[in-house]
Amino acid sequence: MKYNPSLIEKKWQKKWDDLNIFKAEIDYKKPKYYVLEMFPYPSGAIHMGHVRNYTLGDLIARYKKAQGFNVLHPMGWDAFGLPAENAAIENNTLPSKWTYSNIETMKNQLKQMGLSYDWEREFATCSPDYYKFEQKMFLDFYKAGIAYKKETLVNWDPVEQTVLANEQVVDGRGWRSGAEVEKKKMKGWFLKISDFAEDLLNEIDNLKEWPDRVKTMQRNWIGKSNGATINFSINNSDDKVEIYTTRPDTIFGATFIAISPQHLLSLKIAQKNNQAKDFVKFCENQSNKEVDIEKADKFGFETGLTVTHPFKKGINLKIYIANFILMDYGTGAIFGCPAHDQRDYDFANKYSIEIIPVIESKDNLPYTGDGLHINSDFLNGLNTQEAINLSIKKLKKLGIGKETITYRIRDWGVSRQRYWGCPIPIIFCDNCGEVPIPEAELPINLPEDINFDMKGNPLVSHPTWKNTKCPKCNNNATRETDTFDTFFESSWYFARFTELNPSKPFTNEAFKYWMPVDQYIGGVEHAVMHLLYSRFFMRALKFVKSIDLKEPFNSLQTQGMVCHQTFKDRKEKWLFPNEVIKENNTFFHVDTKEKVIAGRIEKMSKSKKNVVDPQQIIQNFGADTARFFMLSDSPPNRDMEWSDSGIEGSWRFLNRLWNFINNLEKEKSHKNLPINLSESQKNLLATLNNTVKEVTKSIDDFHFNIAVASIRSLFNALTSYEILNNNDKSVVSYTTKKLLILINPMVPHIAEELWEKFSENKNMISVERWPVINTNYEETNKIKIPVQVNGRMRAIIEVQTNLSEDDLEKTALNEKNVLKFLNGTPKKVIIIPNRIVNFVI
RNA sequence: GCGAGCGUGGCGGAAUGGUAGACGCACUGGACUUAAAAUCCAGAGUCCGAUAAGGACGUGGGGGUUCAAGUCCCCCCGCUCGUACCA
Repeated sequence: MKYNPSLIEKKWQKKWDDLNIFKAEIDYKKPKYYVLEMFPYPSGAIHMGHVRNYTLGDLIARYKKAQGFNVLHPMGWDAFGLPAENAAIENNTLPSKWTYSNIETMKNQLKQMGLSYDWEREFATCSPDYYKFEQKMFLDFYKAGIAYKKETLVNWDPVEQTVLANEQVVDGRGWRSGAEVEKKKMKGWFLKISDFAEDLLNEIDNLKEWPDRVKTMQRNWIGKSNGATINFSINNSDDKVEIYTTRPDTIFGATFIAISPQHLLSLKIAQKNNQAKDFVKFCENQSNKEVDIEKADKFGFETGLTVTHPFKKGINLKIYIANFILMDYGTGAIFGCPAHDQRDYDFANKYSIEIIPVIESKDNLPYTGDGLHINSDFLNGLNTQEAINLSIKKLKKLGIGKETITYRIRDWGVSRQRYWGCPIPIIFCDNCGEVPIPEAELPINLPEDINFDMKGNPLVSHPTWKNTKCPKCNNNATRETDTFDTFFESSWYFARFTELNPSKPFTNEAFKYWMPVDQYIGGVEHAVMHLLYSRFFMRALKFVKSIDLKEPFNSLQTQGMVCHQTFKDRKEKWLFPNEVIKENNTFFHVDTKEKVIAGRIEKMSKSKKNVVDPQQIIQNFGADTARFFMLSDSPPNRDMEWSDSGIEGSWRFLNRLWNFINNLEKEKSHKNLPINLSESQKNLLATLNNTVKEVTKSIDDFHFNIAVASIRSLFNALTSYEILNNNDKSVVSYTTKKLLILINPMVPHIAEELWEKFSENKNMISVERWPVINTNYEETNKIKIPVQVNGRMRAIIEVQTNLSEDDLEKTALNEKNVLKFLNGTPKKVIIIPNRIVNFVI
């Protein structure tokens, strides 16, 4: 009988469904394990990135189940977002219709992969049943003072009359309209993540099972810095300007003051001075992306105002408005010390500002390192830290400065001027101002009768939706038309999965039992924002006494991207991989037979057409082959390259496994291991034991490719084993069954089918227990040890384990090749028992 | 620009500071076949050597620490992710 994946995969998917074996229920008798993969945005169809992510998660879920854990493994849909509105505009449909139809397609595709989800817990975040809870949360935050409104600058498309996301601004123009993007001041809702910055930073140390690189990125994102604020009085004015610096020690090198275009002082100046006004306007209309700001040419506007240097009598510093000073960081104003800061240096050179070195160095300016201070009066001769301390002390004494801690992290702007998101439950009343909607009136649902023909946000142009009565005074009032950032939904969805109750976001019992997520898996692109917002959200919920947990994710693993070679034809048009055929290392177009230009291997993306459709792969090879290749190729945290030959290799392996066991089946029913084992039987069991150890360890370490390699080795040992008698049969049959259990989390359908054929056990393999390491079958007690001369390998000796240093040396000195290179007595002998012998001459 | 990561045969990748290249893919030779595919067996980093023994070189480039460096340190190059309204 031939291996027919489509047949057996459907069969087992149905069985798992019918018996509901992946349903998760609270069971205090078992340790719980919550495995979660980042839920997808329903963009239309699953892609290889999803296949990879969900295969990794499924392996863990099935593995932990086999180890006796009570596993929760849910799936849902991150269903609000911009693409649904774009699709609505392009295809003249509704965002909800488009989204739910995508969900249906993608759910079908996920089902075909044989993933062990508890589908009863599925939800889409765009459903009022989900987002109604967010409205309550937001009101709690609002009442607790964590949510507030403030003015920001947004990208405004004057043609579409709509706010654009950064992504929708291409080279300063709207992506659809092509109109030059303007900046518009708008009020929006913010959450005070900055209040929690210190705790978010400190607790990173306790995230023991997070990758270091993610923790480093979060630390840097929060960006705590110790510095000082200094108040400068403006000459001939009552105004002051407060600056922030991390280097108060360089105060004697200060030669100018720079303030942000959004600084109050800038705005004040702009009111009176048209040139200043133009400059501020010019700065505002620049991109507000961090990359662009940092890379942009530096411009300044000389305000004509000056301040006096606090320690240099009679020295005045000019105040500039500068485009590279961010209002959101520190105080929105700095003193410029060009000798010791790159940006200040560039700025000073451009505007011919004096450059005074105050730290001794042989390097070229600007020098940003440590050193002894010069030209600095009372700071002379001190190093940086000493000078920082003393300068702050002196500033305090003068009453114009103090040490100040600042954070780079900014409050989270959650307002979006969009339709397809969760409505923000606030009402604006002429009499009462902003009024939170009473909880009894929740949820505020999105209207379905909208159209995108009108410009801007359909909630604004909707004829009736925003009109309402004020809950306080009952006068006519209007609703908030902004909706939440979609990070809002993904900041707590993992908690919602623990709960089946439709009337509560989560309950004490279920939340306490299942949370935190034991293993979270997703793309590294979420290393900072999504994960930090989620960590913040837990704290915010704790702050309003909704839950009692700070850290949502105990262990985190991030996966790399799925890549594929790119192809172009002679007209520079991108080609799909299945339009290309390879012959003698040259690529040709399948139809035209023209030569094809093979480009770089890049992340799979629709725009470059270097995509392989998972659906096609599942149809051609089955889900198990796709899963097996995903796991065998690269370690999860690295990028992987999808290759046709790789998938075929996996296909062949599963076929070999299938054929091997089908042939064995004829001679089955050798249940028990023989009491006395032959040498070769012992060896096979030792290999098995070693494989169990290695597979277990590499799954725990998230090195699934090594687990696969190890299983392949065991399979090689199994197929090359010569069966001479019934005892051999028993040992082979025993080993085969263990192999099936080991491979089951990777390729569950074929494992179930072969288990059913081969094992006398009536249970499904999905409920079998993971093999235990049996120390009776340890590997032989002989080991090979390399012998080096001057660190270069010259021989390998095979010796008993734990041989003494003396005996090791003697054995090593019996080697001809060692003696040849030794040529006399060595100066020194380094022996690490069971590891290495090295003669130094 | 800034922050983080990655770089090992023809390819994907293995390797607690201790035998570099496990396990695969592709390739080559052989068996089976009328033939092909599939399957099975064998070989294989590069160069010198005889197809052996053995040796030299070799983990992006340059330098350093060490008895010993893919691994640790410094500098450089290339690529990837993030950069706050894409998700």
